[in-house]
Amino acid sequence: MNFEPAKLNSEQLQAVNTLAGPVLIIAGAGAGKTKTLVSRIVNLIDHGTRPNNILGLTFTNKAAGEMFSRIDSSLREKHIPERPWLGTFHSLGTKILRDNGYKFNIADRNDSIRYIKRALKQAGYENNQCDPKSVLATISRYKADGFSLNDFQKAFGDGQIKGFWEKLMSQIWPQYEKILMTENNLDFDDLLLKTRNLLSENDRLRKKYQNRWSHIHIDEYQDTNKIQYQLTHLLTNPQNPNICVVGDIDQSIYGWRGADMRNIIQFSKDFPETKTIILEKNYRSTANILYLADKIISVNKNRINKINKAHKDDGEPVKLLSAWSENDEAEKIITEIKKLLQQGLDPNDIAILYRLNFQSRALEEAFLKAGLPYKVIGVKFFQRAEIKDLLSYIISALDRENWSNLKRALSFLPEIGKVTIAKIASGEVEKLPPITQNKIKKFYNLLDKIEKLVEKESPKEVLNKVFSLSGLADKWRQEGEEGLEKIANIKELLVVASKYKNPGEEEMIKLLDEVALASDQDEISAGGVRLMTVHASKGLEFHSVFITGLEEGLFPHEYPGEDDHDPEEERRLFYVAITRARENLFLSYAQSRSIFGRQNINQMSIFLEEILDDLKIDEELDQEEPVKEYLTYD
DNA sequence: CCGTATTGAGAAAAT
DNA sequence: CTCAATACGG
Ligand SMILES: Nc1ncnc2c1ncn2[C@@H]1O[C@H](COP(=O)(O)OP(=O)(O)OP(=O)(O)O)[C@@H](O)[C@H]1O
Repeated sequence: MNFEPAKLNSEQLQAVNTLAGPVLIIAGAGAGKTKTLVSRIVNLIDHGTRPNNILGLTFTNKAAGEMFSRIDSSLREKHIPERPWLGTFHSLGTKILRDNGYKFNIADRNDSIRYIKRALKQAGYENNQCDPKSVLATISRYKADGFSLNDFQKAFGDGQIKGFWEKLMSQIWPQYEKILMTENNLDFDDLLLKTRNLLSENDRLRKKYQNRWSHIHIDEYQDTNKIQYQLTHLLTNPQNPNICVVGDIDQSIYGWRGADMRNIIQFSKDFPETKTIILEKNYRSTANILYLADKIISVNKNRINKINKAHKDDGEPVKLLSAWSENDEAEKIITEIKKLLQQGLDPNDIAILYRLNFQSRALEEAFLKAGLPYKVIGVKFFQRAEIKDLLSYIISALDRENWSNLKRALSFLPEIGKVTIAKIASGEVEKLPPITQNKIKKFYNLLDKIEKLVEKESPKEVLNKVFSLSGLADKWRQEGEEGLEKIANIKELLVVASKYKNPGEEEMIKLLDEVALASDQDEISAGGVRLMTVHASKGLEFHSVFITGLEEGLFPHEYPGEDDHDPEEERRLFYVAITRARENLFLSYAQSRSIFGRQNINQMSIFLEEILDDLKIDEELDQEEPVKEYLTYD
């Protein structure tokens, strides 16, 4: 992509050339919001703003990385050494806390779930009596809404607690926080909450950061939640608010995580000087694709109508693939992909989107069977057991009180299990048999050695050496197929680690933070057609896109129970999915789909029903038959 | 302590 | 069906 101002249209240029004050950029999908944001940052620097004073917040670290590389290449040409700081709110929180002396490890979702399970057990709840995922989601939601445990306890003090959930929360949340504390962990939400507390309580520090980042940019502002909103306002200098946010309320798809599109709707009230710029020309998708996108999103009531005019021609018709089953669906998709590849299309420029992660399975099987390259995005690569196994040695070496990681590493020693580890933790090593004591001593010698290695060598070298020193390399080498996959994944980790060049604990912690905060594995190795959820596709674009599983109950997805959700969000999600495509769009559904090994019969999605007349049906692809006759399945 | 068998509950999007 | 948690025996 090219970011020369000459290539921008006049509205985009207006945004790029508004160098001071609050700026709000609004546009439908594919109108060049992100491109405009990048150009604006470069333009600010061209006009004398120091890169050091520029902050850019994005939705994923991958998006930040892409933005960074575009800005980087522009600055490189101009021989400017400084760089703006780009990242997610979470990585910003991590940075601010670390810069101010906080020492912690980041608990990822799996860690949090484990802690919740432990807390439930400690509070005397039987297994399966309540779902740990829901408990964590509730706590997380409170935190996203800006409530710390303290705030919660103030609001629900003695006598205030009524329902089952509130009672449960009042027992489990404090316990969960206690566990986080003893493990020296912050969870994802804490990274924002603690930063907010720090900045709101400490005037000097707040002013320092307002000064440091005098020019703030936020992408995907429609999907910010309350705590992010609060952070935005703490970081912005109220006397001189140079803040530029971009977004599209039709693409607000994280309401379930506390995102609130009122943040963007009220931006110009929050900052009365706001200059609002609306981009109406779409450069990404063909007119056919945009026509459908508009037809779908227009049904929503809670929105502000806007123009999204195609710059491209009509292009190919949008095609419907109807299938008997999920396997049939996958095969039909493979057939279409083969055609596209024959035309010379880059497989990396094709995406298959689905509503729920489990749908990737049937697709993967079809890809394997067909021998076509593919890549599932969003399988939490860095949360794999083998990655955590290796890192547990490093974390243990750097923090000898970190018992969850010590346990993990210790349990690789033969004949050492739960009971022995509990004795070590309670300082009763002398009571163990001499052979065991010896093993433990060796283990701690290894940790000492790792600690020294960290000081002397780059993270990558350290990881590589620990891989063999720990015995994990040998162990997995003997485990056949599965072991080899683990080893391959460790190699991928080493690739990521290699971008940290310097020895030392600080550099190692940066790597550990990245591993905890990384959103997906996209940057690791290339390789084939992209399979991902619609949520994960936010902000991306592909030449050809398949949207799968368009069945009632699945997309739009219905989940029993939930009452406070926004009924229009599923439609926005479908709108996001459609607008990922530049040239070709395929929509598919299966009449039957197995769930828990059971066949379920499904109706076609309401979304498909609404646009059937505009689609080209699969078997008819090569003929010009009228579409209608074909529409009588049931 | 550890490997294996059994059971039973589970599949919602993700920084 | 799949995977995590438990039970059991060597
Ligand atoms: N003025 C322009 N001329 C030509 N192409 C453009 C122009 N502006 C943007 N584009 C192209 O349009 C596509 C969409 O741009 P971009 O990703 O910035 O849009 P966006 O509004 O951020 O989309 P989304 O809302 O989906 O995140 C990109 O391929 C970009 O290069």
